[in-house]
Amino acid sequence: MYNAPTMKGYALEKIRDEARGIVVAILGQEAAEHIRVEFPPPGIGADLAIPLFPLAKVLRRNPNEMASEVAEKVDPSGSYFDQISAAKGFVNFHFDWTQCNKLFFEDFLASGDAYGSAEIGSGKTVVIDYSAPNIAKPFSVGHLRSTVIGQALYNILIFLGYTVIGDNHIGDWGTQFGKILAAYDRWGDEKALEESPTRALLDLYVRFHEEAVADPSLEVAAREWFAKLEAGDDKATQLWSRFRELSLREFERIYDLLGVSFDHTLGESFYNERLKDIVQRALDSGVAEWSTVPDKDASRSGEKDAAGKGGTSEEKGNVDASGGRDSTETGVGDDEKVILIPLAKYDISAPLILQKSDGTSLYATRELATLEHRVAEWKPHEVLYVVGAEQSLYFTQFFKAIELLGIKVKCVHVPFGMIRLPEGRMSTRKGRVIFLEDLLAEAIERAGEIVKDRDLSDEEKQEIARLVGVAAVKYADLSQDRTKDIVFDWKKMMALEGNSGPYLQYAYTRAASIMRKSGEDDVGELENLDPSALTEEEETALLREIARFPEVIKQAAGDYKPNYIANYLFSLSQVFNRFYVNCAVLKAETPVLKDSRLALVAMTAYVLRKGLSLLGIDCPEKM
RNA sequence: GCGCCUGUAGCUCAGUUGGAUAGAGCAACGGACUUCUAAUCCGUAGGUCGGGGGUUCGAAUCCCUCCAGGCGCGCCA
Repeated sequence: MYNAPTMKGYALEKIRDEARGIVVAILGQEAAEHIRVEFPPPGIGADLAIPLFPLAKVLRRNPNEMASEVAEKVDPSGSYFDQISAAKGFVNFHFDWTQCNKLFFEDFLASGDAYGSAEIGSGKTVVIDYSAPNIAKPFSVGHLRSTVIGQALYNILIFLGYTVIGDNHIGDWGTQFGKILAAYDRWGDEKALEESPTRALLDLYVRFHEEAVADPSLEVAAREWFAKLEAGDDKATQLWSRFRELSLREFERIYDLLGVSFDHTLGESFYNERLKDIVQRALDSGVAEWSTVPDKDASRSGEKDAAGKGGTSEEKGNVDASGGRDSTETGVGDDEKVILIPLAKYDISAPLILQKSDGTSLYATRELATLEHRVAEWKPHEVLYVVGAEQSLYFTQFFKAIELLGIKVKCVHVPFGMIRLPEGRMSTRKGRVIFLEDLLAEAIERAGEIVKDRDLSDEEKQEIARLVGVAAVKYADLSQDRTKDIVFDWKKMMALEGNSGPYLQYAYTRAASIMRKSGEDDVGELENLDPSALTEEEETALLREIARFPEVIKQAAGDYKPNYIANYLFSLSQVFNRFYVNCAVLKAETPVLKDSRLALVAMTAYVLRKGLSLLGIDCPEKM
């Protein structure tokens, strides 16, 4: 052996260590910190590669020469490689498949149902804040991202040994509920509320904004209602609590359909009683201060300029959230005072406001209370906020604020782009919105169309349609880089072929079907298993993919990007489908080949099922 | 106006953290089911990686600049 490879870790890691060790042994210890083992592009005809350019610079030697030196001096016998060659400054390693196969198989057999897992998170707790819908608004596709990305991260981190706490921070407090209470007080319709709670509440919310344009007294009433709510007024509390109940019941239905669950569902309201104390302490410590409201006209004209310059979109400055900020918020006199944390000296343009001039709280106030509670209750090493990218500035403010307040915990904003419609941003207020439940129903129906001719019971068909439809929707989201916006496209969200959730599920059912028909359920028991028999291109390609699984999971966790896993599983499925078409398993030419391929199929099935489960996607056994 | 993000095939997107010849899916065209499930597979075609400059052995990836789009910018969440 060239050096002592780390005994821990998966096969691929050991093989990489050996490749590195070989180069270090020949080129000297100095090489150790200047080389990295990479996957060469297909077509090179190698399995691993080490570029020598960085080392060449340090040693002032020609990389081609060094590569040749390694290729000449090395004796690959007894290593995991049967061929080590030099090419254009790279050292290329070709797996000795009789050796590596064995290693990959042993790896899998030894770890059993834990293949791919790790202990890197053991002893560490992570709190994930995800989904967090607002009650009184129907669940739109806009809420899909936080929900599925958060759930995937939750699963991934648990698999890596972390203790994970999922907290659905329901938006059930704030000025908007003042608006809904005021609206219900005037136009409330008991029947509509019973029939479809969140849609009825949405109607009230929309109507409120329509009428508030002509009638500013509505805004005043809304502020008063929220102040009453925050003060614990009976009538306000009773109504609010009813709205909350009804909405949560609807959300539950969607979470069931999606297969999503939480350890805690503590809404913003849960922290109501701690708010005064937080603000007081922030004042006492000198971090927060009283302040007057700056000149509104200046900022507003600036905004209009910006909107005017943008030109093309008339919707700008006029939609959803931003619409609430202008003109009609006249319930408070300009000379009144707010409590805020100034952040200008930290190069953050806006301060963080903790208390409005009417004495009520804001989002940030409740977030502070929430974080304090989480720290006290769960002692996390890390808190992840799976929240839209449009709140980036808010989170830089918020994180600076908690640092100033002396709350010591690592907080990370895990942002994602928004789902837009081709004609622009979604707006619940304008009714330009797609409800998640409608999308899921449609996707399930389409999946049902395909499965209806199968020779299966009606119940099986229904269950398959549900699993496939939901997978299509989830995968459409999870397979994309979360930081980018998604232009909503019915066709893509419900895709059942190509790069889609159902494609992966289908690959799994093919594997599962072979296993079922083989009658074998324990790969370790296969009598004629001989990994070295697997030398066909389709077979080794499949092994290569399977061997990558553990590190893909780690990368996904490191960047909080579930799409790494999605893309990997797609690639694995493609390779498996090629194998499936070209290599007969149950009718393989020899018993050795049959058992060996069977083991390969079992490994593939495991990785597909496990990988999909990390994404929060369930697999049917047949489809 | 200032700040953050994005720009890759007709469309929708990947791209192993700066590596070798930039990859998929959809759409188009041509092929493969008496076969372990054709929700599949094989093939053809499709590219100035937004434009320009720079950094170096090497750039879709890093820096600058311009263009285009998205998001945000003191009492919404």
